[in-house]
Amino acid sequence: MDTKQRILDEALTLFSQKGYANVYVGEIAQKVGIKAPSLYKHYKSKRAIFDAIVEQMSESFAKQASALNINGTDAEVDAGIYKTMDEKHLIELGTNLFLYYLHDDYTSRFRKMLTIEQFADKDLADTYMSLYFDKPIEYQSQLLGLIVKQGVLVTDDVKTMTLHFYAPIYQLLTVCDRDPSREPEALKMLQDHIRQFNKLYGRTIS
Amino acid sequence: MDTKQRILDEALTLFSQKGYANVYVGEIAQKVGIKAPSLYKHYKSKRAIFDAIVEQMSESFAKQASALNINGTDAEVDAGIYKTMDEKHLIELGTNLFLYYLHDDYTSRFRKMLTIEQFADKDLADTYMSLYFDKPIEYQSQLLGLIVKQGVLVTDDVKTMTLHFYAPIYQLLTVCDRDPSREPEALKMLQDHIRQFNKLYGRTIS
DNA sequence: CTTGACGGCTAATCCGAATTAGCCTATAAT
DNA sequence: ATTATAGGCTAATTCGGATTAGCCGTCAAG
Repeated sequence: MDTKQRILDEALTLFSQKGYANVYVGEIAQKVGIKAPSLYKHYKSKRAIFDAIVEQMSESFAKQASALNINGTDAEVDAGIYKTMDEKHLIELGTNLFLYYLHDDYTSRFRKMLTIEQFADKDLADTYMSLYFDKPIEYQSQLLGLIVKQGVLVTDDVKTMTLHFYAPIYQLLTVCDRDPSREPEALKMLQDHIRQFNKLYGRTIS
Repeated sequence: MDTKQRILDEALTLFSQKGYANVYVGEIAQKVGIKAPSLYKHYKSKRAIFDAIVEQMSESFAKQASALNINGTDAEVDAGIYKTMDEKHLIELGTNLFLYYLHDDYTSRFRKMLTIEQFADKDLADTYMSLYFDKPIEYQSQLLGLIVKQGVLVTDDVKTMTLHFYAPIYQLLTVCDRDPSREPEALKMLQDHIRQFNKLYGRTIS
């Protein structure tokens, strides 16, 4: 990774831990292994570093999203998968999703940074909501909708069902973001959540 | 309200909008109607203002909590209320809770401030989680537990059920915090949520 | 081989925001 | 009546952190 990229990387780490205003450019430089003024050979200001992070992340998310949309069509083909979706599979799916979001270096640092900075900047707030509320709800709604079509889960309100699935997962995620030592507890709660979700919406009930 | 208190009040407003680091003492002073140096007749530093806010809020929450605990016992007496708890009542209860949290001046500003500042300070993170995760879950768990005892709702896992009730509400709250214009949409989703929650856990199903 | 861009460094500079100094008025207590 | 205190003001002061200036070595292209 070249210096220019490493600056973004270290800066993202620091911003996510302490917030933009509490990070000194000298600190970023030190982590990269250079002196503060040298940063300016790569970015014209501290703010430019922040903006570059946001832009790069947005690109990366957009790429991911369009990849998902491409699969969106053959998701219908893949829907067969969900015909056999039992509780164990559902838990596995949810846990993996959760752990990915929690531990994936980029997404987790970016999420924390946005959490801190969103209130300073309306654009960031919009980005935050899109990434962590609207898009996930929409995507998972599609997915769960398929499973409902398969008759594995039953509801007449897929959107609310999706909220029921996603909101607890996201909340547990924020718990771990704030206090990583609570991860085991959160994982336990996550699994209980999915188990109960499955029971509540499962074919057998209604 | 005397000047000393007004400083806390205006500072809280500003901190909740822009975050501690982005607020200048002169700004606080201006809102109060005095000049920046005069602030120092009341608090010895900017940080001291912040700390005073946190302390006062913590006290206020503690008071509220102990009041709830006192009622905790006669909650069992009041449990009769929940025998007749139907969907309409449940929605009303949830909506009121939601609107209170959303609009109550102090709690909403404080919540936003904590959201921003929690990562800079472990103590704040703990405060945040206690106030917006552990305590609400615990309290609502008690409440829902009573309703389960009455046989109005049915589950063998009250804690997860509480998460199912609370997490969506909290998530919708954060949506409105970030973008007040989405309040109507959020209220609609809130009501759908409670309706569906009631259907899922209601006596009639199992 | 020499030149220019790249990326690093040290030593200023700049600047803004927190804080302090020191003064003034009003009011309340002795 | 005097005086102390509270609480306000203007004018410094301080200070730390972002940024700029200007220098230097390296290395690839001509």
